[in-house]
Amino acid sequence: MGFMAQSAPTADRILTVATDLFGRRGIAGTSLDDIAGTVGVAKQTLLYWYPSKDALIGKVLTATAVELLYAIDKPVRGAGDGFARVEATINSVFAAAVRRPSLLGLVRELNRLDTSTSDQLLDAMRSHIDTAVAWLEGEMQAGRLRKADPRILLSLVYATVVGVATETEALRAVGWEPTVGNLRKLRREMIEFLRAALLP
Amino acid sequence: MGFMAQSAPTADRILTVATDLFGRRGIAGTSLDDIAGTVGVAKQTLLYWYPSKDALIGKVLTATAVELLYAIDKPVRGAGDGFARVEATINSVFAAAVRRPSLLGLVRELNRLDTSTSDQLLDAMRSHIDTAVAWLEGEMQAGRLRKADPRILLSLVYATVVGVATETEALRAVGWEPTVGNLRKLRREMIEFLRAALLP
DNA sequence: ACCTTTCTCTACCAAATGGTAGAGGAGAGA
DNA sequence: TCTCTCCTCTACCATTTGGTAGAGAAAGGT
Repeated sequence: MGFMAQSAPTADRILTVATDLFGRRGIAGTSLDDIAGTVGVAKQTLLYWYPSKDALIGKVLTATAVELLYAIDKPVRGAGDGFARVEATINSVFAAAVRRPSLLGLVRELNRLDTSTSDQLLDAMRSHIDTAVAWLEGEMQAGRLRKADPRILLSLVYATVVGVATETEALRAVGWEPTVGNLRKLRREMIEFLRAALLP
Repeated sequence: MGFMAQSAPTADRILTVATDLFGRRGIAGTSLDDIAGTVGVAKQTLLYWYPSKDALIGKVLTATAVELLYAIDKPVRGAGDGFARVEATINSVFAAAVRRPSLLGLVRELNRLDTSTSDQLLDAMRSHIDTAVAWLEGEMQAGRLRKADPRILLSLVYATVVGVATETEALRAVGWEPTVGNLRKLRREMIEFLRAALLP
């Protein structure tokens, strides 16, 4: 009786594969045939669930935003003050990135999209960003974080975390290899890097 | 009499436009027609100078690598010890990124390319990277930089600089706007961020 | 004047791409 | 059994894309 909750297994599999391929090869570099072929289904089946590539892109982007916001929100409510809270958040995002490498890769695609599409997503994040900025400002006042422009600082931390999580080529260039041990070490070094950058 | 120095004006204009479009919209998202149209020339003219898209991509990548390595090498030879040298290098790269935003955007594309293509470029950079790592190690020993894994540290600094220079959407998200004054402020904040992260 | 080289163009082409039309199977309700 | 809805498929289409073939303008050497 109508009002289906949009969670048919086929649609979900398509969404997962599309997120993965979009994040790895880029949106423009991924065709509907690629996606359908990987899922193991005819292209028309894909177009049945998502009436156009744009519709699929939209769904992938919002689903990704939801998943990432969830990964960010949870630790933010928990942990304590100062850098401890930042650390918990970064660990959570990093864990999400390791679990699904394409997630953050997809975030990168925002720069390629026309502004109207990304504006929509930005609106959804605006309140979260403002909350984070206000919190940073408070912690700086309290002397628990280094004084700086909180908005730019947020962008810098973002660039560092997302950058190091997505730019596998940069890590490969310095001889780093993606083993479990190296991944742990990478996270530890990143945390130390940011701790030094953020503490007063 | 043969052996031409490959610097015909048409070929150069094509190379410039291709670098720009590849960096902004991605390689897969840029067609030969797009490039030819922007240059104001027929597609076949483009295919005369670069016999295939792959050839053009190769030329764009090596030209970009050369330009960036030049921007990095110059200050590295000059400035003094410790963070001063890092700062000079970052400023030079940042200046290059402001002058031609597509340059670093293109570096991002390496993650989308097949490894064989990027291996070629990595070979060209290997010696530079090793030099930088050795220098970092020495400065850490001398107590002028914070002790850490020099290779991972290099990746972290790279991710921060390239990330903040290319992710205009992230900056837009926090309300930052690309004016001359804001650009200067961004650079200042980034230097402070990295200074805090790198000093002992 | 003639030939050769250099460069840009118009005219095509085959493959890939996003998308349409509609057939057909499988199950549920009557 | 009949039918209706849900789902996946084959067949087809127009456009775009990377690439080929070759004509023709311009210029220099002889």
